[in-house]
Amino acid sequence: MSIMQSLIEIQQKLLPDLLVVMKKRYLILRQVMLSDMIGRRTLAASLEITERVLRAETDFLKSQGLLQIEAGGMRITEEGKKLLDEMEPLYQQMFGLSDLEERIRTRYGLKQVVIVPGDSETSRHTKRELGLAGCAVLRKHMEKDDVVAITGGTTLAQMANQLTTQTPLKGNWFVPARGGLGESMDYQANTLASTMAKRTGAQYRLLHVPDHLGEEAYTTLMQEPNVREIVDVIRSARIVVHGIGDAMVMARRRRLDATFIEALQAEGAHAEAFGYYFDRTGTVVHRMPTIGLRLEDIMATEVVIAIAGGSSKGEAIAAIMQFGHDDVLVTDEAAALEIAALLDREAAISTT
Amino acid sequence: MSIMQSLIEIQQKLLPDLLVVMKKRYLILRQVMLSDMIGRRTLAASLEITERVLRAETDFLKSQGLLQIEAGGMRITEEGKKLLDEMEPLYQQMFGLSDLEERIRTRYGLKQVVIVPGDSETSRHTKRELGLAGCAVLRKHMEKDDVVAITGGTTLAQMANQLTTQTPLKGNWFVPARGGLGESMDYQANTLASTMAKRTGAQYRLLHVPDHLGEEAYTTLMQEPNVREIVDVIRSARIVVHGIGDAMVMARRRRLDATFIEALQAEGAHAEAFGYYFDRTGTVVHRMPTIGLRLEDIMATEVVIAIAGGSSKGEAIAAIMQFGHDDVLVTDEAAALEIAALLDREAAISTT
DNA sequence: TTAACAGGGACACAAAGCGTCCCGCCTGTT
DNA sequence: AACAGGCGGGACGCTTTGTGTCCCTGTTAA
Repeated sequence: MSIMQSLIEIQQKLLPDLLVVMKKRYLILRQVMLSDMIGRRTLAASLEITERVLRAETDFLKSQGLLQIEAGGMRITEEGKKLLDEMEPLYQQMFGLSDLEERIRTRYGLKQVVIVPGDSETSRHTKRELGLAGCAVLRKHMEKDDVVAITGGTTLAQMANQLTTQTPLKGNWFVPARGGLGESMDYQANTLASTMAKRTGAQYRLLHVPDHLGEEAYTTLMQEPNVREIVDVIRSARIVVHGIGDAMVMARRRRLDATFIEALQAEGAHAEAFGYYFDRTGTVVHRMPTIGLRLEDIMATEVVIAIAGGSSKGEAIAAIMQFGHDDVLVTDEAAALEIAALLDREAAISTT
Repeated sequence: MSIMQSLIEIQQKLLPDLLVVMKKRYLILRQVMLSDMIGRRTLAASLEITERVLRAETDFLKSQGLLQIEAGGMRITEEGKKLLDEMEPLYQQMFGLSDLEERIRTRYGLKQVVIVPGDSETSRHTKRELGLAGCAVLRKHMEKDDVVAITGGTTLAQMANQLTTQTPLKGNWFVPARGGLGESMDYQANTLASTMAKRTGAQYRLLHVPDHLGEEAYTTLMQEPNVREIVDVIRSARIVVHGIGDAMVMARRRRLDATFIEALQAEGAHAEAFGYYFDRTGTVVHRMPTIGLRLEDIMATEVVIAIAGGSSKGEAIAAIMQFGHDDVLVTDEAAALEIAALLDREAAISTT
């Protein structure tokens, strides 16, 4: 990695607040240049900041000799132009990801998007960072006595194995979002719920039933008081953390039978999340009774956090975001770029 | 110049206190690491900052996962260690100069030291930067209706030719600190005073008399009302900006006669500033009546700004700083390193 | 000539920053 | 087992800074 990359990364760790200011000033300067000559109020409106804070910034930029203020408005100085030129190639490195975050966030109406640099499919380090970012987001949302429902998967596992806390979360509960899914033990929701709980000093409950059930088995099991009890806890979760998978990959991993997979494919299943299959538009293509979290529970959940990365996951993530009930997306650069490409295509279509 | 230097320069244009904050946080983190585990108050004392601001910083560093806070105090996290490691090789490049500034500042009891990177003897660009830095310092100190006395020399000339202002300084006066010194016209104090005044929309007065005079000529001239008048203005200067020269070089440039130069050499003259010659310890080795600013005027001046650079000037600068009546020193890296070497020698001697 | 819009001044109010002290708790020592 | 010292965190009063919102006067272009 280049020296400069690492300097920027250090700065992002050590002074993220200042970089925000820097971006603001850069954008103001840029806008002034593009506008040739512009007044304070007009500029404030176009940048969507109030007159007063813009004024503070332009006063500053003036004092730095980057723009000059005349009777007819302000314009950029030679020095300011030079700075913009020099900074342009650096902009992407410094703020590229945060721009991407903002773009994805607004498109899908999310509360927050976090993008870690890299591709978690090809880099173990990125995968780890993805997990850490997920932990940070979860920690931020957890409150006293919360119930957190989580799904399985490698990304969630990565997260579980790195989750830490400063103070033990005695009153919190971790529960699996759904039952057993025939996956490897390490990535089972049950396993991860217990791992997370142990690592944070929280409590956990397990759901010892298979996820996909016939109608009859479903009703029978639901009458079991101890099953019923844990299911009620799960469905009351205030926070859900889930991974996102490619529909076909997930179906195969779960060893669903061939006819079912074919049916899914025929229906255009594209993405999988919390046990449901979605097509490109975010519509559920197949629903079945489940002991665990149902769609209606997800919709009612206060905080839904999606975490998934890797360039091949881009489309699947976009599909789930279309579904529209997530609040936070944690992903990596590779997937985010894929998503952005999809947005570009959307935009191209809508203008033709 | 390295890529990184230029990035930092850009950033500093947009965010002048970026490095200050960065350094502060770096030093806190570093101190925490060195102390293994340390409490807030102890740390605040050792870093010489108040408890409250340290607390704000440690809260921040904690939120960034760079240090953790426990009952027994705080300690650095793995991530924090990693950041320190990554940052260490960059430290010199980022803060080397400001450390140097601080060292020189405290040694000579100055209010401010500014060091520009490079060597102004070998690089025109550095010389230009030196001038610009001088301009910035002067601008900062200028107030309404100030009288600014300046000397001659190439460095001052560089400064004069770059001095700019945002708003015309109508009430300010630029005056030469001393009379004509037989130098080239371009570097005469008179010339520079008028240049500065013209460039900033200020006023100026000139002193059309030779600097070195016999007793008789001195008394005669001082009785001339128009001379007397401008001399009074000069001696009332609130700000003095002066260069610093090597004693022998200056003496030759001024075409002083050989016996006088020999006398100076015998007395150990080492440095020259505002027309006086100083030995290594900052003692004036030769004084003569002058029409312009006298030593006692300098001592009484509110703001005395010295500006000089180049590795060969190091010792001369140190000598003038020993004199002890400067408030601000503007120099370059080459000279500063020479000065630092002298300080090292001082320290070595005082410990033996 | 006028209408629109420019920058700068002003001001009240909110928010942030800061120094300082205290308290209950943990820890290491006696 | 008791204790003392030092810890983090809470609190509070004060100052400084930031901010939204006007208004005023000058410039400009229609």
